[in-house]
Amino acid sequence: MKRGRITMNDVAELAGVSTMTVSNVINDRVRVSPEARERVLAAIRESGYQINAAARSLRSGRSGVIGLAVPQVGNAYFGMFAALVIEEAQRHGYHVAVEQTGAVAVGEAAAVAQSRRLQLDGLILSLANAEADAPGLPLTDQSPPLVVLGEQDPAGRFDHVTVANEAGTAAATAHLIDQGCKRIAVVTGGNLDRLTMFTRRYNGYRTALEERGIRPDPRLRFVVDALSREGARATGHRIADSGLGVDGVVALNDMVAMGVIRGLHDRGVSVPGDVRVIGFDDLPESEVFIPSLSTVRPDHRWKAAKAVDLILSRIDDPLIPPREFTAPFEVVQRESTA
Amino acid sequence: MKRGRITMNDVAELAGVSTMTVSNVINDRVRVSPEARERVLAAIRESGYQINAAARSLRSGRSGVIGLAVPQVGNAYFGMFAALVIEEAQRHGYHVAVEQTGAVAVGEAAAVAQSRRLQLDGLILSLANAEADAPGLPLTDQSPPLVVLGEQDPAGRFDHVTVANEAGTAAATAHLIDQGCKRIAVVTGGNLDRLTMFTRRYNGYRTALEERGIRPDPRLRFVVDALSREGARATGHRIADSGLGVDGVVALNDMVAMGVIRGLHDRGVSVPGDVRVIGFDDLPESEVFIPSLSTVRPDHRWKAAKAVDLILSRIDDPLIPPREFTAPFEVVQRESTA
DNA sequence: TTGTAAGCGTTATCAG
DNA sequence: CTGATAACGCTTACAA
Repeated sequence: MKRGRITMNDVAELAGVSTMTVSNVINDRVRVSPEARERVLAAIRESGYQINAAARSLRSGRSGVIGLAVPQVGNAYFGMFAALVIEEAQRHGYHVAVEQTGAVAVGEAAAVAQSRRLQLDGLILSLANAEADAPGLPLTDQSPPLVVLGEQDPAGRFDHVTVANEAGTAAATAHLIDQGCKRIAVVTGGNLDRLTMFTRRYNGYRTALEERGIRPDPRLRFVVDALSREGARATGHRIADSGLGVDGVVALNDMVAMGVIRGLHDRGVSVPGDVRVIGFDDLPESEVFIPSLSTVRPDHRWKAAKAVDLILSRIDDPLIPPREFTAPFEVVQRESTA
Repeated sequence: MKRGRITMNDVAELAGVSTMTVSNVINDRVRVSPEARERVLAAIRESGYQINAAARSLRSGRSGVIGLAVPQVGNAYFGMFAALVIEEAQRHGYHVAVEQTGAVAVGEAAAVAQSRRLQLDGLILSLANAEADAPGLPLTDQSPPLVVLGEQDPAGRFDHVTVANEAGTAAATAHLIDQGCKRIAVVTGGNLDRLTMFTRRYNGYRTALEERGIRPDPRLRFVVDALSREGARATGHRIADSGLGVDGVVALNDMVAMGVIRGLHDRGVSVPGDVRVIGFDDLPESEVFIPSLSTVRPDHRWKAAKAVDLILSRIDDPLIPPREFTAPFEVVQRESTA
């Protein structure tokens, strides 16, 4: 066994062929004679050769890696989604580099810059910052193809995959009305000035109420301070203590819904007995939660697969005009709205 | 604005210096005169130059990226842990590439091979396969420094960070005994033949019972089939239906504990009224679960920081002998064992 | 302090 | 079908 790094040259020497033949075998590029191919493969096995990704990437301009930038992999939703993207990319022979943006504009910009530095072949970027004065993304003609997830693609300049935020939340709200709820609160996130996921879901709630002839009561809009389980729990307390006679809650997502249920529980308010609650996302834990959580379930795998497909097709042809897709969803009824 | 990729050469030309001066400014290597430095920085800003990571990595042999290989980023525990590692690495100027092993030996081997291909500067590998005939890792003298997490470092050849699986589970079991439980079941994972996390935690349970003079009853050992929430829920059903008079459950982790509680709930068994349940990990969701989950909380951030420190110190000096660390833990009492 | 020259390991190109 | 040659963009080593 040779000491030091084993290169393609070493393999070539071992196999008694030229470096290019080794390269051709590895990349299955041009036709190589069966004998030569066999000798090369044997030499690779024998030497334990591994291709050097840096050299390949430098020369070819391609890395075989696509980036996925999400706010937080520790968040159940994004962790699950990342796993799906990794699977889908793998199916096409690509690796995935996961970045965290922290849901702030500078993080999102950094992910774009990083994608260029690392020679990523594409970037799936989950946009989530709610900053009013967020600067644009630092895109150049060197940036790899971009697929945007989330609500913040105002200009429609990129491929875009989203979920039916308005329709989904409207369906969730309608479901509560069908269950007999009269005083339906909504729990949303911060800033509703910009077109964020929060805004869209809030709009879906309003739309559903209005369609049923219910006048939205602004006092029934609760804003969760910190977008965390504990923040949502505190919101549950505020709902229980509000004296507004709330008998239904539309939560902006499952994590918040569970926090709210917990907060209500802390105050002796039972779900679904006293208040019915519905979420959005259908996290893995939602089915096991007590009470199991009714929710809007977007087809997460569809979304992941579509994002990967869009990236790959744009790698093939960077000039196709931007496309937009919305993942299908269904309302899942469980105990929390029984 | 120049078309095509902007290289260090372009920046040098723009600044009226040599390429090396640009490189020296970027890497803050040798002393550069203030004027030259300023001109270079201006040229970088003006041109939007981004260093090419592939070229740097090819030449220097370093990528500035460390790998983190975990079974599944969609798993709440590993998602949370990945977020911590990314933060800690960032603090030291490193990026993190996340790989998934699927908790199988081939996946773990692939992560090691990949770390070499990608020129990663180090690899944090969470070993979790329970396969009896798992082959060794494909390590060569080209492999980057390795830090192993989990229980499966039989030879003690690598830096190793673990949690106090035995002591933690023993403390959890002792806590149930202190709460008055007499018939304490344990819910563990598959294969107990090898020294896995499952085995260690199971041993901690036995140790605690024996220390308190309780003879372990083999019928009280429940194996969760699929290591999933649904598998754990089914195990809850089996416990409720067993007729063994179980009044306490030590679950191998929080995800399983919550599934078991849900399964007991399905059968009308109340927690903690009829059965007390304790988990392991202290997931973010455990505090909001109803009932809130008592658990063993290892110091996850400590573990992440230690893993990163070990990698970095070994990058500095590959020759230091393997070191082993165990994260501190505490038992957190909540409603599920009240 | 700055610049010149060489080469890291791979692949595109083109000649055999 | 195979091989020689020249880059890809950067940093190491050394010279000025």
